[in-house]
Amino acid sequence: MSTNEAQSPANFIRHIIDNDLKNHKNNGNVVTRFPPEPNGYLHIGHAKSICLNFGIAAEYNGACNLRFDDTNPEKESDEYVQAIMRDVEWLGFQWHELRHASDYFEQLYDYAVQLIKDGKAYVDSSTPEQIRAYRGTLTEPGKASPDRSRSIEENLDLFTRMRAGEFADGHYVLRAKIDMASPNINMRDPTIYRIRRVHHQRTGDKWCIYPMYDYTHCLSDAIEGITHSICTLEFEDHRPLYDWVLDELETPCHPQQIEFARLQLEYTIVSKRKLNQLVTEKHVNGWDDPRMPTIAGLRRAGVTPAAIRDFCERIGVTKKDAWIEMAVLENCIREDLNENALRAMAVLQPLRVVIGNYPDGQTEALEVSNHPQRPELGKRQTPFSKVILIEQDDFAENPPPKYKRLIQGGEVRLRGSYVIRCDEVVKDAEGRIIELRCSYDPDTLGKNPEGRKVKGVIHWVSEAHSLTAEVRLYNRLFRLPNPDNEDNFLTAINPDSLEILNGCRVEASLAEAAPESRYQFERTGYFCVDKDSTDSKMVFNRTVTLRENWVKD
RNA sequence: UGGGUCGUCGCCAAGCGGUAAGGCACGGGGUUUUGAUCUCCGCAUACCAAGGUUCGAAUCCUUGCGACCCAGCCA
Repeated sequence: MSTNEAQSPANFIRHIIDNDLKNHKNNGNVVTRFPPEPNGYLHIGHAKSICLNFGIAAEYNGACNLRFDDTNPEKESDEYVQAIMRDVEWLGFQWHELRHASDYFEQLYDYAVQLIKDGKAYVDSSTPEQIRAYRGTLTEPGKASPDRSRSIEENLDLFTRMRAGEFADGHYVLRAKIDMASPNINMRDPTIYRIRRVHHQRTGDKWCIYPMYDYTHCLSDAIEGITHSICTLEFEDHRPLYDWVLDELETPCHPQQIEFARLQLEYTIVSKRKLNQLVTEKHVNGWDDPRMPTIAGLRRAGVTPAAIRDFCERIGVTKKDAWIEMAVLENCIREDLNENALRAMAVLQPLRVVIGNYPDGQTEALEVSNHPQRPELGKRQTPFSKVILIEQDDFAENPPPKYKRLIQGGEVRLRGSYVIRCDEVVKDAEGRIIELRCSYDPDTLGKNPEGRKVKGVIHWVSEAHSLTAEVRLYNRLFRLPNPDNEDNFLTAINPDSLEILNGCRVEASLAEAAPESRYQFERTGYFCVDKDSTDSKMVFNRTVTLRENWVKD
């Protein structure tokens, strides 16, 4: 990880930990965990949690485990497990230990038996509908299930037989016996085990009963010696249950659950269910589509791990519902890429320029800097010849006010090269501009012309020396800041989220660029070599455009 | 109309009784062979509201108002 990242800013969780340390709580240890369920790919919201948990562990000389919360085999798979590990590592973090909630199934079962023996849990034969009906409502207390008074002996027998597979799926559940009248619905005898004959990606068919999240999570934390169990706000109401389980059982320790507000980023969604829908219904091209807010998508788009970490640091950690503007993320991406991406020239929509007074057949190897602010990054040779290609946008027949690029009869600087003047515009039968006839000033290489100012600088490539490329211009996936506000979030999809440009021409030095290499195409944005790139056709993804501070008309 | 939580600049966010940090965004100046970068300057007499305590309140108290979460055998 980069060493020059500034110390993380203060937040309420650090205050809690500082205070715990001051009071010698947990013997001065700080142990956290990042506990994803392997039912989808990690997204930018997870990145916030990852940076928080791993960041705190690192800062306090503690440890952070990666623990898969794999208690619902119906939705989980090894593909997700692998993807999650890959993404966490790519983000730049190393877990202390790799754990799975399923590692604890046997212990969890024993704890459940203990709860039953203590009269704190019972086997219920109610149907889901009955359980719901008996649960009461937000304003009315619930009622006891007829099975609530079942004897300990019978509960023990039934639970043993649940595990042994004697009953059909859903026939019984194990419930914690807490308080059906609690104002907190989570305390109204929550289900802690259900019967499900589903193959588990790790334990196979060993189990036909699976523990529920609330029961599993706190015990897993305790087993691992977690000191600070950091989760998102929606689990705040579950904390009394978290504490109840640990108070009722003899566990190695009693971790402290701390809740923070999950990330809400404008123009994106971070619901795994909806992300999954985008993939399966093919609104995007897979979990790693560059428009996806997944770690894999951001990576494929060309975003760096450092930019994501920086972003997570800048947005802060609080308990307040906050909406982060996309500009914050984009700023982090640009800041990193501006500093570290090599510069190159690429013409996305080529316009042919013939330089009449340049010698036929001549080629000059012009030396240009790989990074104007960082000479240590070296220089490269860029071939210049009689026929070059410039951006169609960089010539205007009827220029708007303050236009700084090429116009008829006007001059412009070719970046790293000569100043040219446009002498003639060539059009086809339909009146479309197909070529420009220009002349160059041989005395302007590396110096300004005398007696006149050339206001614009444009990029270019030599027609004969450039490579053909496909460039994928990605824009935000949604046209609305909060797609979740819509009845159907799919209606908020931006129809112009991807524009594929073929026939783009990039400078020859890019030929060896490997997938995931990032460049700034000067004056157009940051781009990344896509994994679809081949020797015969390179493919680039636009990560983000350059800022445009000037007022466009 | 039950319970939990939150409310400091357009968006984030420090602040923890001693007189409003910082970032993003925005506006303006300078440098520049990227209209990029860089750089300089500006940007809350004000902290949801109203009372109160205090020499002093964003910070403490009271009462309101507003927002978010919870009734899966999901996590």
